[in-house]
Amino acid sequence: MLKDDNAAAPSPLDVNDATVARWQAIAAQLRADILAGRVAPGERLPNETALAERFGVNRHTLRQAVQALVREGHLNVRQGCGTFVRELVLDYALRRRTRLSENLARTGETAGRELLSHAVLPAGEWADALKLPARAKVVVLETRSSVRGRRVGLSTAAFPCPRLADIAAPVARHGSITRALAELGVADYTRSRSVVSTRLPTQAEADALARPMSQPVLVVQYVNVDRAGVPVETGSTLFAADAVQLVVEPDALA
Amino acid sequence: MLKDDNAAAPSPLDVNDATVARWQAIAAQLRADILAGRVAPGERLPNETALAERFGVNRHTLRQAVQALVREGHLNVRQGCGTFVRELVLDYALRRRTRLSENLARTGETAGRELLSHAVLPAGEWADALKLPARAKVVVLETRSSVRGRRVGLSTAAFPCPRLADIAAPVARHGSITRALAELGVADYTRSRSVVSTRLPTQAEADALARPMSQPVLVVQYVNVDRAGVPVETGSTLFAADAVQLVVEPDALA
DNA sequence: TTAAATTTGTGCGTATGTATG
DNA sequence: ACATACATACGCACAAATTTA
Repeated sequence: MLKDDNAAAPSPLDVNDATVARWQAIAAQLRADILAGRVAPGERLPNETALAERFGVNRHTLRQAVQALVREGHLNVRQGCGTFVRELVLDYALRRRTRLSENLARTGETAGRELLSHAVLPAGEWADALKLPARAKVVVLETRSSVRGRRVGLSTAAFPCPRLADIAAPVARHGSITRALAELGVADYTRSRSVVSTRLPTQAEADALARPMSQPVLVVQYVNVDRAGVPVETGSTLFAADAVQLVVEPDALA
Repeated sequence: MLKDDNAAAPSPLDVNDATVARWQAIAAQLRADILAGRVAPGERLPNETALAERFGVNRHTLRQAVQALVREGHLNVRQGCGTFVRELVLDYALRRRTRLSENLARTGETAGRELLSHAVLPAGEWADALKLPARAKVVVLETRSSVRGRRVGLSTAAFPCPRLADIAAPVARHGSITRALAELGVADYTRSRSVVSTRLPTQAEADALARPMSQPVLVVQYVNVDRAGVPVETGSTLFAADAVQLVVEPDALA
């Protein structure tokens, strides 16, 4: 094993851990940098020679790490041009049946939904959209959606309380609103309205999305209703604008 | 029931109507004041304590009303700073028939469209959307839309050249794309696709919209097709996000 | 249009460590 | 102990693609 002359490396990962191959450690570090947003999507990495030198390995070794990340979908390599952090542009279709998982399935991606917090609160600002009396109760969930390990969405969703009081658990279990609603008897639901705006995120929001505060987010405020037209969910989702764009097309005739 | 000591209020709504929550009645009155221009856009409201006293309610009740208006986009609240009337909120509906003028007519506003520049260029980046060969020609118009004297939108639109080569003049004359197209034989057209994203504007764009560079804009890339499904226009519109929000609802069944 | 510079892709040879039989 | 096979790693050289001047 070579002497470590690369002790100043900023990553917490040890590039010279003997239990894994060096190219694997390098891949892990580059992957962590990408997922944490330390290198921006679309950004070009230093060339292979420079990267190999920085990690203190031969260019072949570095290339193995890069190839692994290409296979994982994190990097794009163009001969003669450079190595780029792959842009993650999800086309999020706003239509009657708006589902995160369906939107991603179309692109061959898989989504994860993480429950950050839940609480029971007075309907307050959500009462109108849910057609509830102002002092009814709602369950409010904060969730974060990730694709390919990248945080892409941050949602605050409110559900009417007597009917869907127990939604937090199934959401946490399935990582899916659709499946959680199905478990509580809402077999199907449709998007009745979406309102799109944009603004700069707060510090907390930027942190939660692993994005800089200077990058604007898309804000989608929405209402979902069941087959009978009764509101079952309202809320707003913040989308990282470098990862998601919204697509609006006329619904296919059913 | 409290005696109404606020009889001078111009609103027709009774703040003490028992059929709705008090905060809803207060929200309705504030909304009416804003829509009627009795409080100017950008103006700061009295602080919450003063407002609560004026309506004869607890500050918590008043805050519910304010929150509702924030959610509707009529107010902006900045902690430690005050509550402000939002500059202008246009609900711009994205649907099959997407027309600037129709969108504004719904809100009682009237739009103006200003032709900033026009040129004949190779189809290039617009070729795909217009289904043209790459070296066909297109007419590219830069236009600016204003409402109530406020600049709200900045568009770059491309039209296929043999068919719509002379579109610049009627656009300048009518201040309307719809009427210009009609004059050239395109009696009707529909929006086949809209893609929504956001970013910070360039200096030139910010200047053209009379907005600071720090305020993000909504970017809508679109394709319009005639009744036969042939593309007649593609382009992108930048909306000042403090003035416009996009609304997506299922099209009414025709 | 051409040419130079930059960057990734590929091939060869060599060497080391590990698992297998 | 030895031979074999495989994965890993280093060094050099040149080919191919792309960008830039």
